[in-house]
Amino acid sequence: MKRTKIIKLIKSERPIDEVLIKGWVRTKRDSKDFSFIEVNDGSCLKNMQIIVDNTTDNYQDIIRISTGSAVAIRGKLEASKGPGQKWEVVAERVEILNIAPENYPLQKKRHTDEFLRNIAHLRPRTNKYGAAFRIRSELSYAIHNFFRDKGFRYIHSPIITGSDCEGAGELFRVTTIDPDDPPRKEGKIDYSRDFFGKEANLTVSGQLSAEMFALALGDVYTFGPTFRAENSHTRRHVAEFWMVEPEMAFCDLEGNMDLAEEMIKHLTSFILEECKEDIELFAKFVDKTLIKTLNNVATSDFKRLTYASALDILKKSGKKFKYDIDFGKDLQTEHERYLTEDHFKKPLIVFNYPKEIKPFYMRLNDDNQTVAAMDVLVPGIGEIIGGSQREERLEVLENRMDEMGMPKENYWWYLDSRRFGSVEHSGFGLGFERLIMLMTGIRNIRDVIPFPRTPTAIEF
RNA sequence: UCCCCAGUAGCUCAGUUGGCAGAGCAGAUGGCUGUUAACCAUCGGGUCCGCGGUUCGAGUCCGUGCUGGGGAGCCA
Repeated sequence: MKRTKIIKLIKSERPIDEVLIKGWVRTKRDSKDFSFIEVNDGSCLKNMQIIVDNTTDNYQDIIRISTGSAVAIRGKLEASKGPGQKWEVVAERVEILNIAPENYPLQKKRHTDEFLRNIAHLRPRTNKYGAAFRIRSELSYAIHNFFRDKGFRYIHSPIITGSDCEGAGELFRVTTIDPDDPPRKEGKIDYSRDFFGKEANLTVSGQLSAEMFALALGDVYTFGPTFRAENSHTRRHVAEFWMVEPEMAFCDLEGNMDLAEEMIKHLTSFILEECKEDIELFAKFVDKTLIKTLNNVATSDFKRLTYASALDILKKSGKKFKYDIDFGKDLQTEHERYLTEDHFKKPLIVFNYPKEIKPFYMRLNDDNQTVAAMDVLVPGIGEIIGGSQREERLEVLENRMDEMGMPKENYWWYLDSRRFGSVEHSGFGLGFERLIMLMTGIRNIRDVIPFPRTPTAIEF
């Protein structure tokens, strides 16, 4: 007999004579004549209540079942005689697949996130983390679907790169050189004898690859892991995270902002609609204002303002900030939070930043001062998207690279795209984990990724 | 890299002015006719993060190290 998943049984319209469920015991309550066992199989948040009579075959073993044990139960699906659940399974046979001993770390009560991070291999068995990772999976599906519906093609950009593109943070070196005995040339390590014949690193962005494909297939996106070797200790940073990077040919900054806004709204509505039960758990235990926040994101128009007018608002706010605000300085976390959480109280898009604080590939505006960059800021998270219209004019791009002292020869192929049929194009990067934080109200990025990588932490 | 906070039973935490190490949950044993983090009774359970110091006496005060968390910077 094949097992039925609990999510399916809960939705059942009528009793079923014989069902087989398999899962893990969340809790057991014994009376003199019978026991209640709550079984969860991960298919949904809810447990199935099993009722076992003391006349059942191996009842002496059954009453020894502990939280965390694995069981297979055959029985009847019947309307529950108690309140609290529609259906329950009246067991005919309880097979104990594996007993979890008394040192099973998860208990039928609340644990701290810090404790659960230390047992990251077991935490998906809790309600909160099970829900978080179901939502992560649904969101990922919704992203592919969103782009597919709009005619975007999915590009698998490389994980290992040979170019220190964009200078977006510190890089992780990829090498097969023996660290105890590296080949040397004139005292220095000779990377020409490394695996790729030159220095290689883990990618910090798929953007440059995506640009090449946008200039061939039109609208494309990447969705994959990204690596930053920054020694960051905040609740918003991890060393390995996933990023969604759409790139569109024949698209200016406004079209770029339109897509970013449409995408976030679409994904928010999708989650509100498709993950109701899991979202309600977060609304109840993690962030009481979550539903309100998500409705706000899904329905309100994102405020769009230039960097210059953002500065005006900050200066006129009368609020004391730790860091000064001046044209040419980047917005600090405190400034971003004030704008999105206090002033506008909704998502906003800040665009046209000073060129000095942005990378070389962003398109120079006619004022010669600013570039066509845009950041999407959301309450509680801060920056969730960073993007720009790309510089498509070869000469301007080369000047920018010279100004910043970049070795153009390493980017010959990137510059080629501006030599041959260059067109205006735009794109952005969306931090997938930050999106999940927004959707769930979870405040620490380490709790929305299965096995987080942070400085000095790679146990799992 | 810088700044701040924390570390006490398997887990969550209390521990007063420096004076015998505590509770709830979990576990074990027994009870209970429908429970919902079930309930009731009994029992077992400690390197008070490590090292050094002050003191008659340190979980408590001081120094130092480690680990975790938060914030800044970097950014997604």
